[in-house]
Amino acid sequence: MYRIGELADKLSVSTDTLRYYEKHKLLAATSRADNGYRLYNEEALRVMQFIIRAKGVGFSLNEINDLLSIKIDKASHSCADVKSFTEQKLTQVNDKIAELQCFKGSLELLVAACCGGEEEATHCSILSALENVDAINK
Amino acid sequence: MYRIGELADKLSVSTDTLRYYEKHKLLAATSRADNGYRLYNEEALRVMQFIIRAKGVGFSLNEINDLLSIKIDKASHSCADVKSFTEQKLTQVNDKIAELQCFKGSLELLVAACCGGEEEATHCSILSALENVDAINK
DNA sequence: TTTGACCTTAGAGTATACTCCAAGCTTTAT
DNA sequence: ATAAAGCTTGGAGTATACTCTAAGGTCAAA
Repeated sequence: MYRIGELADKLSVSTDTLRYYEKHKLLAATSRADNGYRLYNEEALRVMQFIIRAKGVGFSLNEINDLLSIKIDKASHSCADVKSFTEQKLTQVNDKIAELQCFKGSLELLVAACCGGEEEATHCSILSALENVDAINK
Repeated sequence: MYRIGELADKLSVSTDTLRYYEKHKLLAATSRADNGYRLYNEEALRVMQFIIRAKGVGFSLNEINDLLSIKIDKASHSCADVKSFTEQKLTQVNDKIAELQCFKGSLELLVAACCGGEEEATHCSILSALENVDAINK
């Protein structure tokens, strides 16, 4: 059994993070010692590792909560459910990439059009573009 | 002169957004009517348009605040300053894209490896991967 | 024993960008 | 005149994922 600091160290997370996850129903302590300290068993360690891996591929904590619900009761869910869930996440990620690519394109145009010299920003093409409609929205 | 609702309608933003921007020093009302109502002139409209355009290329409100400081006092800043600022933003965007591409890669692997059938999630390769180290981090 | 590390709780704070609530005054249209 | 829309303020809430604060109990090492 681990105390909270021990588990936190083992996983390179903070004790506050563990308490936060407990508050948000992601991971409960396995039990409490007589003095009120949280105690976590090996299964709790494995759940935390699951959470960390899921975060590592981009799932939010809320999404991870959903995945944990599936994990706990695999018999009630299908492979299709999990795949669909993951595909939705993938779509979100793709959408966000697309948005950022759009920003990137605009920013690159701005940067490319700017002389970047030491003269006053009075005639800065980037500022001008943000001030007027033409240079960006086209 | 516009009242807050008129400016908000003209720009398709909410009155709350305008008050929020005032509170955060992005845009002050030009003046106040005798009844305390905010009044905005054409310059305020142009500043809001600047803000909206800057948001449209990915700058955060804090970053836009910095750009507005430059805009107000162009003589104290160079084209190089603005270009550098924009390049930094571009770098952030690129970094975020890279992170998301990494997530995308992992998620695609997960999705590709999953049979997606109606059988119970008991043997779901996605869940297994999140439960174990091997399938993702390789 | 003393001190410092460890742990508890409740709640507030941070960052970001809004949005909502409550109470009350003003303006507009019927 | 009345009702509804418009506006004010202060402050709290939402979403997301932590992090910090304050007060106080527990444990381990010197």
